[in-house]
Amino acid sequence: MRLSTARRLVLEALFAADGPVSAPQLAQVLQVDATSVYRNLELLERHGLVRHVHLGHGAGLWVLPGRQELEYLYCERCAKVTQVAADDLDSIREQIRQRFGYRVRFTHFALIGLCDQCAGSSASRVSSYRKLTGAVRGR
Amino acid sequence: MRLSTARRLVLEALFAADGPVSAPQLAQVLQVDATSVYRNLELLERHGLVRHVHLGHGAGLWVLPGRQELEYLYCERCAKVTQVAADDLDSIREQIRQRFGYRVRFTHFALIGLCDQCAGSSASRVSSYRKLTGAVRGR
DNA sequence: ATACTTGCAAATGATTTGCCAGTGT
DNA sequence: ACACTGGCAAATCATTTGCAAGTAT
Repeated sequence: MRLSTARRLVLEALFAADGPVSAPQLAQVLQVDATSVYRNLELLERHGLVRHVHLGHGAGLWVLPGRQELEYLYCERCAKVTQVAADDLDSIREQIRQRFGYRVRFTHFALIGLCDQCAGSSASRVSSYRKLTGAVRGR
Repeated sequence: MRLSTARRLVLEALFAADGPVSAPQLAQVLQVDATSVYRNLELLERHGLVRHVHLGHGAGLWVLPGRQELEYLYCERCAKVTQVAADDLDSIREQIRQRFGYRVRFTHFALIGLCDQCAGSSASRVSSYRKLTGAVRGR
C-alpha cells in the first residue's frame, strides 16, 4: 500500500483530530472527494491503521487506534463522549458473557445512555469531549 | 389521535410481528406509503404506543413496548438478537453508573458483540431470534 | 505497460419535508 | 369550514459503485 496524497492527508487529519471524525467531515476539511476518503478509510482499516466507532445516530466516526484499545460511552442527550481503556470494562464484559452469552465490546458501537449531568447526580473523571455532529434533540 | 387506516395497519403489523420491524418493511408489507409509515410511527411513539431500537447498522426497528421494558443484545456476526428484561441488567447498569457516571440502557441501542456460538464457547437460555435484515459480512 | 488512485456522476437506502388532494367531524 | 391524513415528488445524508482519466513504478 502506497502512501498516496489523499491517504496521507486522511492520516494526518486523524492524527491532528482531538476525537473521532466522520468521513464527510474529513472530505470537507481536506478538500478531497468523499469517495476517496471512504475508499482510503476502508483500506486503512483493513490494514489496521484506522478504525471506526458509532456513537448513537449519525455518521460513523474514524480514529487512529491507540496503543491501548479504547471503548466509548456516549450521552444521547448532550453528546458527551467518554473514552475508557478496555481493561476498565473487563469485569462488566465478563458478567455479561456469563449471564447472557455475548462477548460485548464498546469499541465499534458505544455504550449509550445519559451522563450524570443530564440525568442529575454525581461525577466522574475520565477524558471526555463532545461529538462534533452536535447534541441531540429530545426524541 | 384518530385510529386511521394506516395507523391501525401499522399497529396490527407490529402486533403480529415476532420481533422488531423496520419502517421500510412495514411500508412494503402493508402497501402503505413509507412517508405515512414514518409519520405514524413517530406519532405513535410520541404517544408511547410504539418504540424503536437500533441493532447495529441498518434501519431502526419498531416494536410494541411490552408490559416490561426489554433490552436487546445483538450479535454483529450472525445477527442473533436476545431480549432480556430490564431488571436483569440492573446490576450491570449500576456498576457502569458508579464507575463511569453514565446511566446506560439497551432499549434504544442494543448491547452489541458476538454471541458465544460466533465466538466459540458456552450457552444461554433466553428468547432469541435473528434480525430480519440478515446477518453481517466480515468487517 | 500495468497496477494503483482519484474525481465525478449516479445509484442506494433510510428518513424527512413540502405540497396537495381527500376524509372525518 | 377545518383539522387530520395519506400519497407522491423531491430533498437530505451517509455510503457505495461504475467509469474514465491521471499517476507512480
